[in-house]
Amino acid sequence: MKNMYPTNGKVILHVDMNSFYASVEMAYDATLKGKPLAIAGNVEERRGIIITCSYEARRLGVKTTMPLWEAKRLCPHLIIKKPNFERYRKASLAMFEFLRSYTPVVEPVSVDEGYMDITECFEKGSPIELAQEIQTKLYEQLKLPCSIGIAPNKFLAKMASDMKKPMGITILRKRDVPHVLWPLTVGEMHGIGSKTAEKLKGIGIETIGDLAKGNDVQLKTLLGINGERLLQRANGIDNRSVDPDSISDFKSIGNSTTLPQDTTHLEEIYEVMKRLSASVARRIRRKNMMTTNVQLTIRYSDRKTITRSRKLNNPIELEEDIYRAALYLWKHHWNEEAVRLIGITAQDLVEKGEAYKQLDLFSFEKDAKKEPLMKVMNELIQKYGNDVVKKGMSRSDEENIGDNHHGTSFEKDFLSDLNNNKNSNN
DNA sequence: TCTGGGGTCCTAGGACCC
DNA sequence: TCTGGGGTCCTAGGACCC
Repeated sequence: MKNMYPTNGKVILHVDMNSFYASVEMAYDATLKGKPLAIAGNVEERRGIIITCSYEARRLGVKTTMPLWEAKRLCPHLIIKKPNFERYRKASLAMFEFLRSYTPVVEPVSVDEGYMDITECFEKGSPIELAQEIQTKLYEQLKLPCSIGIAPNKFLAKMASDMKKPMGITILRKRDVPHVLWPLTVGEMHGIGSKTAEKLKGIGIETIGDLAKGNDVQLKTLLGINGERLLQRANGIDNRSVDPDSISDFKSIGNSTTLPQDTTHLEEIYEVMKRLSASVARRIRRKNMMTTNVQLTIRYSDRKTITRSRKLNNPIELEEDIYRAALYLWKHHWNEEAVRLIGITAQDLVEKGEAYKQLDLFSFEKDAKKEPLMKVMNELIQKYGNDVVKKGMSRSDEENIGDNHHGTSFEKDFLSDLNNNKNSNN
């Protein structure tokens, strides 16, 4: 009897949505189906680029990150839409909710891809049957196409899902690695970009096979800890587990924007910084977090980009506080040349409940110019709320679970959106 | 008259402490 | 009388990914 499932080890799926933003738009508006469609940012301005595009557009040579004018030249009939991130977020929630109906061990990697550990799902069918069902149902129910990789670990599953697009299913076993992976160039390997590919070429490594047979000491000197890791991966080894919680612990939240024109005009720059501060503040508060480190990014006309950050004594969350920190960095580090892009990022995020524990009363007192402690405490209460300061607690996390989402499932939410849109479209 | 915006992880140097 | 070694924190930049 042939046994399709491994008797030991894991079975990991990598589910990768095909041209996600374009597919969501097609789900909302069926008339777009089968047409060359591109989602592009800054459509009005000359700096617009393609964020993603349908396979019909790709066949005509349109590619992600291509400047809009170039795409139009290649494909005069290209349909161009501005991104609607609210829609994509809803579709993404619906998609992951569907995946979790198979197993709780689902790890979102980005809005449009994730890993599933289906090792414990044998009773629901063989891995390939499961993958087929997931793919079919995602397409029938949510109208969203995907490719799926099936493998004994994350790296191989990721490489596998990339091999057949759109709507492909690919199995990649350990024993397939030499004849399937090794002939590929190192640049095609997940985790290797142009810089690393160049470095590897310098020591005579061009294919994944070359890398797999590489010298570990040499690779480590060339690439640091990453060298060791890539050597393992090239041999099909990857021990990372699928971690459903990895997405929930955010490390940073930031916003940046390329200005309509490069400028040295301070009023304009300050306006942009205020807008970015407001957006970052809103986003960290929505996650019930505070920040203890603010980073300012400045890109100049020649695209040279600097980042300057500042560790804070106390956690902050208000727009004014973030703006003030960014302004401080701006005043100390701007070289007075014309600016192309401004970004503000909140780093070193802490949960609001935990934030109180990190409040440094001594430095706060210092900040407050040695004012009496009671006054400082009152300020704290004003700033962070009575319950936060007195109990060291914020509103319970449960209150915020599934924000904007009144008891219905994400899937229903997304589908009812699709229907409403249909009615209003025609 | 090219190259957006959102992230993560790693490295390396300097300050500072013991 | 010239000088070790370990550790942490902070900052800046780079590589990579979607």
